[in-house]
Amino acid sequence: MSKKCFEDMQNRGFFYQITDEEAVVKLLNETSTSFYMGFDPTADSLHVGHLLPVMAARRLQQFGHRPIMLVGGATALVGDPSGRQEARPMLTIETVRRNSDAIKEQLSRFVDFNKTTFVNNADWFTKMYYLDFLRDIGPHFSVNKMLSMDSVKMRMETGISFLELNYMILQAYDFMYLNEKFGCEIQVGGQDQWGNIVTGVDLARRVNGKQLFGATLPLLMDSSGKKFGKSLGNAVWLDKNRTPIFDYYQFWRNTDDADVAKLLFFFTYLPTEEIESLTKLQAPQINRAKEILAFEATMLAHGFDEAKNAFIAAGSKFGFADPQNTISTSSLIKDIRAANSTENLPTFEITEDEVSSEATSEQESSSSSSSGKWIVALLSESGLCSSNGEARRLIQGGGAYLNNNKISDVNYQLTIDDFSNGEAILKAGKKNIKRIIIK
RNA sequence: GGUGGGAUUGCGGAGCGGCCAAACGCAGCAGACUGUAAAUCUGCCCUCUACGAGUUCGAUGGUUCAAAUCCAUCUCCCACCA
Repeated sequence: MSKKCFEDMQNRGFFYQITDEEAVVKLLNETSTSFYMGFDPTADSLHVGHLLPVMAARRLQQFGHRPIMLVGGATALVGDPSGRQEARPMLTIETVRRNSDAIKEQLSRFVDFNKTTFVNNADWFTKMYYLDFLRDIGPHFSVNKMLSMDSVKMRMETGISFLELNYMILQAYDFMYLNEKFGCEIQVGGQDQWGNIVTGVDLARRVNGKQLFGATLPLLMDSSGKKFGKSLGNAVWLDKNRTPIFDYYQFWRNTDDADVAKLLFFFTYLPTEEIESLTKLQAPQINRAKEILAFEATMLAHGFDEAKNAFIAAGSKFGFADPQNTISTSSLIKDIRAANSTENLPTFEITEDEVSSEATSEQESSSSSSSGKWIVALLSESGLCSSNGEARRLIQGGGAYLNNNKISDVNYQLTIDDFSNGEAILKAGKKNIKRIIIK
């Protein structure tokens, strides 16, 4: 790391707002400090929308600062009103506890575990006495001021409950507490966290006379102005059970040309110069930049082997952007030989008697059609379509393929004859693939 | 507290007794064109073992052969007046 920490992160686009730039620059460039960011366990997995703060944490850690990763086991029970039109659904204590463990596990894959402090704010808030907290902390908050904050103002029309109004107080307390206990000096969060962060800075100054700092990260949007991180209308999760690794890779691989540079800066640590030259590539060669982005992002979340598998599987299906390795890169992707293989495509298993042409519908199965597996059912069961109706429409619209042949008959029954070497390839559109194998 | 206006399929927004599963735009999906991109054009877009059937238009009851459309009550919003 030859470059200065602040400049590096600034160049990559990480900072949106900073409380006291001069002081923060000094802290980041000249000292080794500790910073915190919080994740509320509202689900049992993070999704790519959470990834930017995670990347910031990684980067800061690489520059020698100590991350304090906070899981909001207490705050998730309250629900952050920031940037929301409506109150979040209330989660049960049990759910939050389970989610907390899962989130912590995921976070620990992204940072250097041994040089990170993990905390859960449930650990201190659940022991708190209400009256003590009210008397110690309450006097430092002006309701007038709280009501004037954007996050609250936005909710004056639709309504905000006392519960939610307390969220920022809890978060502010967290910051102060982490400072007292671990010497945490900087809080980093998403753009919508600005108000909460500043509130914490104020609190620490009033109570302890301590000067703390905050930085927010930009809100990621794709070039068409939509919120980043959705694919097929669903969030892209880091948990491979929610989002298969192949799909995760494909999410990155299908980035708009216009967004590649930005995403490479955020989600890979290739040197600035390399990113600049990669994204200057013309015409189809820009696809190499997308492969690198997808590979790096997948490697980060799921490890080298899985990233390699996804790369090979996707490349086998759609072609490799640079099979001869002519474009220079420092990414480990350069060591992988681009060779075709169907092995790592997302797979769906069916049993032998579902497709056996003799034995199936012995007696009662009233469907007069021949035996085998109804193609519409297979499309929906394998997850390629969300309902039979959708599968039916897909076929009628000419978007379904079996072994690369367009399926034209809605009533088609899949039989053993459709398999070669025990596998059949089913596609919904060009990009969504399942390899069907017999168990 | 008073008076008006409104709640329609993911969002926005038509419809105001039968021709309404409901115009149109956006988002989404698929096809063509491409570079697994963007833009453009075309089709689909409530559910279902589907040339048919079943559930929708804030909620509940009612009037009609027939209601998203009319009436009553309720819930929630918005506007103006106090």
